[in-house]
Amino acid sequence: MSRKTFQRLSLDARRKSLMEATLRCVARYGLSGATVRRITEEAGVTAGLVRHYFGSKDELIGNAYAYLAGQLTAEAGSRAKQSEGDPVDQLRQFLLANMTTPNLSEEKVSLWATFIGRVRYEAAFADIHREGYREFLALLEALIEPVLALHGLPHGASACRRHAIALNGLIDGLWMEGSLNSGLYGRALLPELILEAGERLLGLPAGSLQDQKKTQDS
Amino acid sequence: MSRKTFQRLSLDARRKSLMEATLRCVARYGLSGATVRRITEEAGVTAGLVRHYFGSKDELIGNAYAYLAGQLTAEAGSRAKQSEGDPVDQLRQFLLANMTTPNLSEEKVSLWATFIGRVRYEAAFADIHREGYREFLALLEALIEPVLALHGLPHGASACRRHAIALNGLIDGLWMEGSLNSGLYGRALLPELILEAGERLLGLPAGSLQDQKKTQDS
DNA sequence: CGAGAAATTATTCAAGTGTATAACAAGGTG
DNA sequence: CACCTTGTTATACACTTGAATAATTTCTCG
Repeated sequence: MSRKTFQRLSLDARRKSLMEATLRCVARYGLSGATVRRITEEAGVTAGLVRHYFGSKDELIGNAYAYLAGQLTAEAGSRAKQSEGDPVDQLRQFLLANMTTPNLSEEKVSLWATFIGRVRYEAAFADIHREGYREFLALLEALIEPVLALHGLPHGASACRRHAIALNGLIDGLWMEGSLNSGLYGRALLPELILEAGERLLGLPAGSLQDQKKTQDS
Repeated sequence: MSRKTFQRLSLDARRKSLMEATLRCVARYGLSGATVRRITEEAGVTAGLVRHYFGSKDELIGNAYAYLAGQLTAEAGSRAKQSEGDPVDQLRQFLLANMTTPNLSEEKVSLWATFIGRVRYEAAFADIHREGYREFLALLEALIEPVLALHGLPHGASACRRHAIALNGLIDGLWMEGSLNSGLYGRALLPELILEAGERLLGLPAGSLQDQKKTQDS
């Protein structure tokens, strides 16, 4: 009747491991089905650790949600920043990042939807969502502005904001439906679709986002 | 120690009442928190009735999801059909229906997201979702085609389909973000935004969807 | 290498879960 | 108005849940 042998992990490593196990469980079993026992089994530890590291299950789940939201914007943002200098290519990379792996993932979409469903009624989730949404929108606005300017289009604050709201809607919608409905149309369609639609939405000359070559001004 | 007095309801009425109570509970408490006891208390009956009318809790929740999905497309579809004859106005009404009450509702968005989050992992939900999505997409395609034709734009099956996918993404995204983020921008913005964005997405002449007057061809 | 602090496990508990079964009462039918 | 079907309530049960507590093991630091 020996006890389970175990290994002490650093605070950050254990917390991360628990949050990731939480996300896997929430995706597979839903918020309800993600019980403390399942989560900790998935992480290879016993249930007591949740209390030790997060105080309560709710706290753990809240942290896991924030962790996911951060991952999503960080991935898209970093891909945009990678192509430095060219504003058009930055916007292109940002859009593409949301229509390809790792962000385009059925598990991530499921998680995201599950949490979004609680935003309205649970204050903790609402805060996390608002923060993430504001960040995403600001990033998108900043990417749009120089592109509009480059093409001689109106690029005042209010115009940029409107475009950002619409484009964000398009991204979210395509991202979600695209991940879930891979049966109805190949998901290879999504990258070209978002570039074409983004172009039209912003009123850019046809091909300016789609064509790989450097921006060709009119 | 008298028993609770009760009233016998018709099969349809009781089923509907139970499904609506289910939706209210799922919205407020999540799929996990929507327990049989809470649902039946909300409906003003006792827990045994779930077994009697639906066999099991899962069955009840599945039916409630299908009921919700039906409501959403029916509302938008019927609003489109109301303005008979003019294809442009039909499309306009369809878009507007998704950006105004009763479809634009935080509760409905929460419900929708909650269910969507389970689609990937629960076969019953997947079937309901796929069916609803296909229906919505087909409806949108049918509305788009004559509008494109009217403006002398390419309106082959594949073009219509691409447009429908993108437009559906935009609708879903705006619908969801718009309902949840009413703090960041007034939701009065959404109707005009969807008309303007829809216009651009389809390549229609500016103002053809937004202006109330009858379609002014170029 | 030994002791003390802290991480981890093991056990326990009360509250709540879905569902099965039995008792009851409402309302149509004769 | 009495009967009988069945919609509805009431009760019971086995099981799971999140959390609290106590017992142990691991690792660090002197």
